[in-house]
Amino acid sequence: MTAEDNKGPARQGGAARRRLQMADVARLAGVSVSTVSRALSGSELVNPETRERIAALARELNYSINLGAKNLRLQRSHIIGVVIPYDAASRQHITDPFFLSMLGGLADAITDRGYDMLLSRVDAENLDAAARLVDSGLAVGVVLIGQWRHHDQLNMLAARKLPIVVWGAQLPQQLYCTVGGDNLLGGRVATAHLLAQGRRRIVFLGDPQLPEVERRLEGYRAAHAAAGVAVHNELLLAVPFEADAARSTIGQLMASGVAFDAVLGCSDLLAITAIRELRERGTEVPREVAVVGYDDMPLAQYCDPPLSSVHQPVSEAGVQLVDALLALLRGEAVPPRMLDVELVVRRSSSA
Amino acid sequence: MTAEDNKGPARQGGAARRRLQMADVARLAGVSVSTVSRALSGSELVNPETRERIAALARELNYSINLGAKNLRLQRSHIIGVVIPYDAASRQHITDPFFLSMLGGLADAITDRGYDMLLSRVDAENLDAAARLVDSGLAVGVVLIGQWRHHDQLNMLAARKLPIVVWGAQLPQQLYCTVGGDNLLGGRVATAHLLAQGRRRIVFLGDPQLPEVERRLEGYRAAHAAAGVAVHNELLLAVPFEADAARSTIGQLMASGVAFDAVLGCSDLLAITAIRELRERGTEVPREVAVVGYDDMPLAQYCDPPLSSVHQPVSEAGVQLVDALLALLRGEAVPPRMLDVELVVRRSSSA
DNA sequence: ATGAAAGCGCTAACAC
DNA sequence: GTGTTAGCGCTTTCAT
Repeated sequence: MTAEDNKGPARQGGAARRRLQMADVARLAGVSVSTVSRALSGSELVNPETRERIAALARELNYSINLGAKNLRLQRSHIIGVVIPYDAASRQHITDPFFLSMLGGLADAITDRGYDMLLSRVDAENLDAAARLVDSGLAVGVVLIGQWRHHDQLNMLAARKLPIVVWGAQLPQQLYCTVGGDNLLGGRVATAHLLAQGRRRIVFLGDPQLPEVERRLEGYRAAHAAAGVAVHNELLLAVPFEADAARSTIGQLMASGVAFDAVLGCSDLLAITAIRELRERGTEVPREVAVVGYDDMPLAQYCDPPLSSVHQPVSEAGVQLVDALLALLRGEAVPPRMLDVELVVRRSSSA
Repeated sequence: MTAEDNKGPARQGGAARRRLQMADVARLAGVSVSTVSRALSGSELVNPETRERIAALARELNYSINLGAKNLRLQRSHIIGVVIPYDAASRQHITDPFFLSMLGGLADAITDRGYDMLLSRVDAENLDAAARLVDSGLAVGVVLIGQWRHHDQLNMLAARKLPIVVWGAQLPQQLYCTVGGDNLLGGRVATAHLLAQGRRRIVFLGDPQLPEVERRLEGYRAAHAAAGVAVHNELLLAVPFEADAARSTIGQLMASGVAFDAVLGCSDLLAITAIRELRERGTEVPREVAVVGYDDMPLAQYCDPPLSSVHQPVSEAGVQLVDALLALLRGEAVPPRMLDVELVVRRSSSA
């Protein structure tokens, strides 16, 4: 091992070894760096034998190409940024299992396509930070999970030509590309199912200020209309995606004496919380109140009673989000995509 | 806007705009690139007025420094790799909520320290891929979640001086740094609690081939010993962290007529699955069988009955893992760290 | 206080 | 088929 010179900026602290570079491999192989470069990228230009010899040497040395240098030269990176906005006030954790699941799906999809995934939490009020990922050349584009109320900000980012795809609902005059579940359908089938069970006073649990929830509420109304059943506004409960809020809201509703015989929660967490609160107050699920959740996380089938829920295709979502982004990067016009959802009926809503 | 030359390699496809660079800012500000560089890094060398003027200009132009170039020059990156090994055979999703939660904690900790987080799924049988992240200069170090049975492989990576920190149990002759919950303690307090409730035949649900589970089992034994209660080997059920496996294993146990009055599951998922299976077969929880889980995920408190569980400090874990890695990078010797766990008693295990 | 120039590790013309 | 060379966009001596 020749460890000749050691000029250049300060090296990384203790645990790090001098990083091998292409020149080292070239020297050891007795060829030039260009040949190594070509060999390692599988170029046809280099003699097959030489290529194999170099590849073997590189492997043996545990050499891997410096991606920073490569990307700088090539003017591109292979990193996709995944951004989950957080509420700066509470600085709270990513807590909803749905987001977390999504992450899993995205990680797989991104890896499969030969990219790496950079996960970034950014202040929801300052989504410009997402643009930084791209402006700095770190990532080629951004997948944003959590449309929330940031439609306008997202539009501004898209206007700046930031390659971005958002998980969420399609909105009028939207400049950015969305991929999302069919919320109208989801809300409708869940509600129709409850109506078909003879339920007539169905609580809707979710904040319709959020575009996705708003669509689900529309589905809820549509199902009522189709069945000729009136919607009761006092059953529309605008709670955020938080267990505590759901709990106290349901509690208040019960205390206030408003009657209801079903609950449609806009997430499994909301639905499960509702079930718990109902039981705590002596109400039987599903006999007295049927409950349907949304997202169909794995836990839905393992809770008690197993929770009926509108299944969102998380893996598929990951794939679609990534593919949409890559298409965007190729300069294609990418229309919003809507993914099929499906009601999975379990015991929480059926006799 | 002068858009002078456009030489150099192919530019990114359609959606991308020509990326602004320091030279542009310099030209617009009427100074040299060195001055811009200095101004943007807050150097004292540059005139405060100039500095502010340049900063304002950069902000206005939405300019951000090209991190690839910067890092290449500086010989370091600000990315921490987070690796979750997957089983190549099943190619399965990250499914356990605990892992996912951990991701949230890590994302926060990494962001707080001014790093970015690169999430990477690698084949569990080929953890060398984790080393690539560092060898390629992409990441400065790796946090690996999922020690599984890969102790030897991890040791090899550490022997290669890869800066790596692993979430898991401390093992003899371990070359790599671990951060983990106090599994011995967790197993002990959970078991002691059940014994204190008068339970005498406690099922242990978890695969002791995994180091963490093995420690928990030791705790289980220790608690028994301390209480002078015999351990029954037929109650030690080596199931992996999968709901289906747990379900069928519990089912078989019940079918086989082996008596038991409590279950200690090594994850909340396992415990919840057990509860469900028990109820399905007409056994009351907690009256006939008390159940305690592990991890204390948010869902534990919202399932029915609320699940007693050994709480793992997920946020704290993220912080400790990252801090350990950074210490490693500074060349410090970092001893394994063990985090306190705490039993949270809920209705699933108390009358 | 500011500028000129070298070079981080790589790829791709362009020579041979 | 292989080597030489010129940058990719930055930071940082070194000069002024």
